[in-house]
Amino acid sequence: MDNHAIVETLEEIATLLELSGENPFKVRAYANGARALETLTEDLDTLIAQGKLKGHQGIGQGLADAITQLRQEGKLAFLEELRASLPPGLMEILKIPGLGPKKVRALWQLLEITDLAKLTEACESGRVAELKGFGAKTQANILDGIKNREAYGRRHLWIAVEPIVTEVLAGLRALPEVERAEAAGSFRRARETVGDLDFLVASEKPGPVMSWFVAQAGIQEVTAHGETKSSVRFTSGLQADLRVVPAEQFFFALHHFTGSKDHNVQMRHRALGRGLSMSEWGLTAKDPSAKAPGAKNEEEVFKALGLKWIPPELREGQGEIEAAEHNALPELITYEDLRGCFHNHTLASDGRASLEQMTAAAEAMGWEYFSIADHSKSSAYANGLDEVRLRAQIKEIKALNDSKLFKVHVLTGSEVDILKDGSLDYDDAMLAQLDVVVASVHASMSLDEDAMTARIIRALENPRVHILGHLTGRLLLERESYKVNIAKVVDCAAANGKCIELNANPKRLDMDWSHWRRAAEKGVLCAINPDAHRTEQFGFVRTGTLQARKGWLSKAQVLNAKPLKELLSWLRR
DNA sequence: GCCGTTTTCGGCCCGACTGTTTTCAGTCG
Ligand SMILES: Nc1nc2c(ncn2[C@H]2C[C@H](O)[C@@H](COP(=O)(O)OP(=O)(O)OP(=O)(O)O)O2)c(=O)[nH]1
Ligand SMILES: [Mg+2]
Ligand SMILES: [Mg+2]
Ligand SMILES: [Zn+2]
Repeated sequence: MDNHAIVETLEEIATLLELSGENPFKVRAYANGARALETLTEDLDTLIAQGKLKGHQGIGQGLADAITQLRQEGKLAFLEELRASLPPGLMEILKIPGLGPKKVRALWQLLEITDLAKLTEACESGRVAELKGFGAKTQANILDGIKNREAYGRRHLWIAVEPIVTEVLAGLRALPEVERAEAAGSFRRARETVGDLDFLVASEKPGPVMSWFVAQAGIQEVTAHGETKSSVRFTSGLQADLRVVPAEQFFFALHHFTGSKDHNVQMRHRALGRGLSMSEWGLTAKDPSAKAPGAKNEEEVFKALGLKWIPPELREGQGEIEAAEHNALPELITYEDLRGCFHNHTLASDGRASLEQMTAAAEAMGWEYFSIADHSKSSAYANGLDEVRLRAQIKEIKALNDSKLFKVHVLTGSEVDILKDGSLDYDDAMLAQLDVVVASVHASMSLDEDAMTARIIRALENPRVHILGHLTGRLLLERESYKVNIAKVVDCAAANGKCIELNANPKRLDMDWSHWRRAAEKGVLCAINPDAHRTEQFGFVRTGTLQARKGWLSKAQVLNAKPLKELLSWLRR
């Protein structure tokens, strides 16, 4: 089993245990184990061989054994038993909003409901409403949840919700009762996709603020409307939460509502160790005679627990609290640090703008340089360039630079295809004429993990290659990553002094943030590349930079933050 | 099942909201 499959299996075990009424802490141990494994960036086989699996936070002897067995044999005896003891359809029922393990179990045991079809039937015949703890409303909500389960479960691209966030914030801030309003949750942490929008407001009068919120245009349904919290669902299916708190509690609430959940749990654990209890309302001392600290800004929330302020992008519960404790947080890259970018297309392949138009746009971005990387000949679907056309483009770029029409320096290059066997689509003599060589996989994406890893490593070992393009081939919410051992590719990049791309196309955003901390520690450089096919797509690097920040990257670790002179000497070394 | 500058046993984050209930369990965030 590969990593991803093992993560899913551990999650399945957690769910099955939950459904069978197991100790909730044991359930959580499996769920935590899945998270721990998901965030391991080391190669799993290496960890198993070295006996280093146990010892990672959340992985003890039991989980280490289970993971090892899943990796090596692909099955677990107790999981088979667990699966056999529960109808598989319960997993789908559990996904309906409002139905948790207790209710699903009751439906199963009392009404013999084992799948969505039977559940629908029972609701329509009114039998569900008769159960203890259920009622007419619950029954109607279940039917609604079944009908809309696609829409309710969908996530959304960060970039797609950004304009909506801006609009809602502007609306909130325009209300006279609102003292402050911020977006929190996964949006503030800059996750590449968000499950919902989370807004926080400081106000002494929650009533009118929430009334405005639930009456916005485009709202299909109000799913909660309490004293401090409301939830709505827009017709698009996007959901949004609003929490209103008094100004004194704003920064504790902002911290809470920003999350992540794992980060919050770790912070609360830390508070407990210091004799304090932490919630969205602040810190309270367990000893009532002791004074509980307040907070005038977010820095003071962290300070109260002996920590430096942690940028929201890092709050994923992956070591940021430990780093903040030791004053070892990185100085994160900013958009302003960027001096250019690589990997841009023109009319010559599948871009929509000419070389001159792209150059003018790059100049307008205030950049010192940028590089062209049109497709190579095997990508015929994208009008990839053969050697003759590529040589002509090189000449064209030299002429453009010589003309001094623009101040921005145009670098020649290619996004050369990594062919099925790991060879490249141009020979070394051709590649040697280019300033910047980006190598990417565009075809034969269904190789098995070993073959794909070997293929990419072979390409990366070519001394002419500077940057590895969109490493996983994923298209967020559309297409899974192809199978590849990222840890091994990163190690190869480190050993060969290569740069890996952080493709800033909002649907790609790979190599993804979770791998960058380890990669950069090993010395791999990052290129935040727009993969622009139109002039306005240079702007992608802004969100790409947020992902680089999530990956703990600082200016020195980003190739396109280097001044041109340094860049050229790195490219030509 | 995990874990230990309180602990190797006995804890495990903590609060809002709904729908059901007649005082709160379950679910969610
Ligand atoms: N302490 C604590 N905080 C939580 C818990 N669940 C959620 N939160 C906080 C942290 C979250 O970032 C915030 C908003 O919850 P969401 O469910 O919207 O999660 P988030 O926005 O992080 O991810 P999303 O993209 O919406 O799935 O509320 C929890 O179980 N405990
Ligand atoms: Mg959210
Ligand atoms: Mg939310
Ligand atoms: Zn590409």
